[in-house]
Amino acid sequence: MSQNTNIAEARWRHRLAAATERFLPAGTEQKQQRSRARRSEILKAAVRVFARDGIAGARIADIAAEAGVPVSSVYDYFSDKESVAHALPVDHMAQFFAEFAHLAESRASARERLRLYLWLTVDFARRHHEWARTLYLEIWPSVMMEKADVRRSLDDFSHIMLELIHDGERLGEWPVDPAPYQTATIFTGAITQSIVTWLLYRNPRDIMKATGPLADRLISLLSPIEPKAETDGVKTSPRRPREDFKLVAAKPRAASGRRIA
Amino acid sequence: MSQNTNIAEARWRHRLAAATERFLPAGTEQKQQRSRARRSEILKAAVRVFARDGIAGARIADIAAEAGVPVSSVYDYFSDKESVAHALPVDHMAQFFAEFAHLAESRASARERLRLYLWLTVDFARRHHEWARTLYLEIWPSVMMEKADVRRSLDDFSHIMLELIHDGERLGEWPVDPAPYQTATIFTGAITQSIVTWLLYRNPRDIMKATGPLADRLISLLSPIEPKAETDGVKTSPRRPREDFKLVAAKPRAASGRRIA
DNA sequence: TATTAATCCGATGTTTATTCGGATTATGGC
DNA sequence: GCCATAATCCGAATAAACATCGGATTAATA
Repeated sequence: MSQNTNIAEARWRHRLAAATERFLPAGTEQKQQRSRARRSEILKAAVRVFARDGIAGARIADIAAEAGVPVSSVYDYFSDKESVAHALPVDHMAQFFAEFAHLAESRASARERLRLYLWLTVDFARRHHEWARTLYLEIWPSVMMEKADVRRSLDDFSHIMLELIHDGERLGEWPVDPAPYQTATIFTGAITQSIVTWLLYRNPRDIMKATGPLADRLISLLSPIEPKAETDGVKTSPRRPREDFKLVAAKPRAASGRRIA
Repeated sequence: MSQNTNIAEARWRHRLAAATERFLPAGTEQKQQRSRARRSEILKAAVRVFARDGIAGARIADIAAEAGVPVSSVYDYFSDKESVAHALPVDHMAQFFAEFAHLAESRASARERLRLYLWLTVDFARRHHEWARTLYLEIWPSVMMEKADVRRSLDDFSHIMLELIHDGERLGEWPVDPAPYQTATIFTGAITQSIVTWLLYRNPRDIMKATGPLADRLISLLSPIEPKAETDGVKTSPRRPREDFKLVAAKPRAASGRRIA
């Protein structure tokens, strides 16, 4: 049992560690110090401009002006406008995962950790709303997701959610979910929809007040009240029926991708 | 009871009729016949090109070529690329609502109608995947939704869902939902997420096989198994507690919207 | 068939992304 | 502290796409 617990925890912790680390040293190592600062300035400016005008409507000239650098300098750090956009999701994702890893330490049960995960996703979007606007309204879901680098960074989000669900199964906090991908789809979809509605309409005004109940209701899907069929203390079968539903497939098609504008 | 039923049905039917009709004669009346055909050709070409390259990546020249008209003719029908994109969601939405209205006739219960609504949303996206790709991956959710015309057309979708939930309450098929907006958020989010995953990764391969169970599971959220507290045949109170969660707010902010590209 | 309005489209202007090449600044060895 | 070298910076030129204009063509009406 204790052994089982450790294995279960190791899984999501491992995923989380891998995800956190993957985003940090992403070929960003410049030889000189000023470069890192400059790249960071451009990225910060881009978040603001993208949030205001959208990726399509944003002009490199505006980003450069906002960052206080000449236009051509932007091209010293990014190959084109699209790659500036690509850098954004990756940028804050590591921070999100790090925050979760830290806060999850103080949660004793899988239920609390899963609740935290859902809750923190919304809270993080609220606290970084300019970044969230670009991520949720422009990048995910979008054809941009077909770019491998962007996609991997967001797949981690779903995979960690799946591990958290499995975690609770192993700890016996809820029965084995016969359709975990379906569950992850519902969770991810509901949370995303909630964030998007808030980003677009600022509704509900205080989104965090609505997030707790939403998370609780979603998690309640994991503990279906069974029709009284329990025999003594025998757990339901841990066997999982085949489910025709996977979170991601493996073959991204090549986008024609001529111009980016 | 019969009276009650009629009122309940009238509500969603009314919404549906309004939504279906709104999209049809949208200032599209050209004086000459060939114009309607041409506009339609351009729109059809645009769906294909947008689906292939994305709105940002699509070139007016490609759309024009695909439609077999000179570039400048595109501008005789649409003010710019953005307005071509705007015309798309509206274009198929009426057809979707009409299909639902037709099929809903043969469904006797609110549960079946709600289930149909969720199911048909996915099926319609599957059958019109090029259009769906543009709608779900580019327009909704996106900053474009802040354009009033696009937004109204998609708000109808959520409102009809809400009416279908109320319908079941009035017919006594499930208890009064204490948080209907939350429910609509979960439903819409889960269905959308499911469609998006399919559009991006073609996963699950046969999405309709997964859609039935998904719809059933979502609808199960409407009938929480109550803790045995029922006294004889007395229904739960039809009073709805205040919920800090509305589907949409009323003030779209002005987007700076310089260029569209 | 003549008149008028709607529609078509080649040529042109305008905006924006992107590249180029040399000037400027930092780094490390002496 | 000074030089050699590499990294970084940026003004100016190029290229690509959007968008407009105005006359030629076609349809609708009497």
